Amino acid sequence: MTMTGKSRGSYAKTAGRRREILEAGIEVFANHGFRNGSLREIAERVGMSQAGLLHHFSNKNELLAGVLALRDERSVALVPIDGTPDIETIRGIVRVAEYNAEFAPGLVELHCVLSAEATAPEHPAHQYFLDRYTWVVGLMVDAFTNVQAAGQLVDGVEPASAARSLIALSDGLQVQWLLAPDTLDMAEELRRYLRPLFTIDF
Amino acid sequence: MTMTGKSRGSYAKTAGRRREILEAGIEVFANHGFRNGSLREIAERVGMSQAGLLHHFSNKNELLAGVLALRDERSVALVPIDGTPDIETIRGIVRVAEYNAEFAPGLVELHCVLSAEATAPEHPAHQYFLDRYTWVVGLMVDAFTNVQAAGQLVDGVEPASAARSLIALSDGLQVQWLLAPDTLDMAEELRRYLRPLFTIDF
DNA sequence: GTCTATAGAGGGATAGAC
DNA sequence: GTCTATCCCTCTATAGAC
Repeated sequence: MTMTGKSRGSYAKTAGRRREILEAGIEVFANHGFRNGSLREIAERVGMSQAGLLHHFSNKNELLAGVLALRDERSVALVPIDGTPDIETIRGIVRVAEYNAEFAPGLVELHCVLSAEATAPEHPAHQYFLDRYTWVVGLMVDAFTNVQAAGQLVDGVEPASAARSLIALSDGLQVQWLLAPDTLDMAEELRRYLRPLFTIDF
Repeated sequence: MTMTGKSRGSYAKTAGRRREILEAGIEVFANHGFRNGSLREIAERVGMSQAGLLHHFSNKNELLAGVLALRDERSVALVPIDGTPDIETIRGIVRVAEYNAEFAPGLVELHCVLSAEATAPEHPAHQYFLDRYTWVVGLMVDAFTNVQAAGQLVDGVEPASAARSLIALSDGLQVQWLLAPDTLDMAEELRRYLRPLFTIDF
């Protein structure tokens, strides 16, 4: 530890401030989208000026990148990504839905609003979402394929289709849940979709 | 027919102009969302000034209402809504997916972007989407229920869940399709979801 | 029915003081 | 590290000429 007390103190403070800004960014971008969410509103939520915020992130796009990175960090924690993808990996998707509905509705809103906005090719998060869907669908394809190899997949179920549809279902349920949270249980609907696909208990 | 030639002529012209504006509105709101899509861009596309456009729609929200009404008019044509909802009604959803992918990608984009944006309670289209989901999910619940009464639904399938998930799946597939259209066939994935639910051919 | 001009609000980013 | 002040841009909506 060669840092001076002074610089260590200010680094910690800065890292904490960055984190606060990112948290506020998640909320604001979730509410208004990226293009319509303003730096001023984010700054207000952490009690600083818009110019002050831009000391931590040099522009709006950079802040978006930070927000997306933080969001990834959290979501991925509930899906096992080390080792061979299998039925536990698929259960991970259900776990994320369960967790998000209960503890992180802001992340649901953020994903829903930004993924739609970012279908436009010139959107700053377009490539991010392309990569993300490639990754997560690919992960699920591997999981279903391995489940099939273990003889635990019902005949006629295509790993590629099941994977894609599981992710699509998860996304689509989010819209209806955000519109009327009390009328539906996302995790339960996902389980209902998945149960008939396996020869073993899910 | 008591109209003069003159007024008839100008009415027709106005109606045509309104329609052109709505078409352009679909494109622009699809690309940029409602809050971020500008009247100027819409006006430019039909070759008029922004102030000229506001002669036909007195403000931006009114234009949005017109756009949503036009969109409804088109989508509903492919789903039979008169008579008792049944398996044909469910086939209607697949038909819409098929039609939209081929002939109306703009409507897919519009739905995707606006429905996400409108999950915010203060969004001008919030109530519209609440009503729309209530209606379309309800229609599908009725359809599945009647299929069940006819003994054509596989045991254990819940009409309410199947209905909700069918709509969710359709919405979620749209996001992935907009991001990478060549990698997936929305109608085919819907059929793959539906086929195992019925005791008869789908 | 369409235009130009403009009011009035709000956005992102920069300069410079402290 | 944070602020105020400011620049310059874009937006919706209105006023008034043609």
